[in-house]
Amino acid sequence: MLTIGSLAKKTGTKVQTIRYYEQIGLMPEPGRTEGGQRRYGDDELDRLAFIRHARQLGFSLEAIRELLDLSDHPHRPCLEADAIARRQLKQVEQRLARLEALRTELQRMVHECSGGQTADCRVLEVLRDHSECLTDH
Amino acid sequence: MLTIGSLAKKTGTKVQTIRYYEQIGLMPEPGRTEGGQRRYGDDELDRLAFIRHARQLGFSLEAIRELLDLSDHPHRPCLEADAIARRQLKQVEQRLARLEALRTELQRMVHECSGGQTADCRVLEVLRDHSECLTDH
DNA sequence: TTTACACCCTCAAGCTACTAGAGGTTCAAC
DNA sequence: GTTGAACCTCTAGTAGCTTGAGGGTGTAAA
Repeated sequence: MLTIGSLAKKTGTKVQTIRYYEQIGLMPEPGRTEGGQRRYGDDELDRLAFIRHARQLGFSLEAIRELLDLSDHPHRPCLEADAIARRQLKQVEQRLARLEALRTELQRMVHECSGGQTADCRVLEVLRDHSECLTDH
Repeated sequence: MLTIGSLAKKTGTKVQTIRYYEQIGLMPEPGRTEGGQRRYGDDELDRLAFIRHARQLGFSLEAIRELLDLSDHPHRPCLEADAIARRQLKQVEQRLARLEALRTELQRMVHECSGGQTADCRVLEVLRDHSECLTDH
């Protein structure tokens, strides 16, 4: 049996975050000691690890809720889980494209900085005038 | 003189967002008509364009506040603006690296989906077991 | 057995950067 | 003068937590 603190440590989660997940119904209400402290078993550890991993992969809590629901029904077709992952992949690819454009622009800004006065600063100048940008954003 | 609506249109901002920027002190309090409606001039247009552009490049409102402050003092050395931009570039590069790892993992999950039952679903399996991951995250 | 203290509890508010809605007023054109 | 789009303020909601106040619990050493 794990305290909330050791569950937190094992999964790299903050204690408050676990309580938050319980509050929004993503984690079940665990057993309690006589004094009212939460105690967790292996099922809860697995569930939390799943949630944290999915969060690291950028899934929203809503998507994770769906995925957990699917994983509770092992005989349903897996098309839905696949669709959620594909949606996530698409979003990641879009974010990547945007970030790459930003990187280009920021690199240009930084490389052209003369180190002089702010009046001549390329960083501020580029921000002032969108037309100087080479990429779409 | 621009109404808040036309300022919004010109800068691709929502009306409420402009009022929000005013509320947090990022935009100045503009002049008003007798009836109490906001009216904007070119200075405000430039300032808002600057803000929106910086937001598109991923700068936080706090960073933008600093940048605006610098641009109000054209004779200070521009090292600070440069530092803010470098910080931003670094963050963007970190986010890019993370997202690239996620893309790899998601692609693998999606490609390996057999289309069968959720019990055999690779998507859920990978989420369940971090050790299957090929990348760090 | 007592005491120390790390850990736990609840509840409420705060964070970023907006967005949405209710309920009412103003402006400009016809 | 009337219409109707656009404006006003104020409040609350969004995601995904984090922080803080004010207090209770659990366990190990003295």
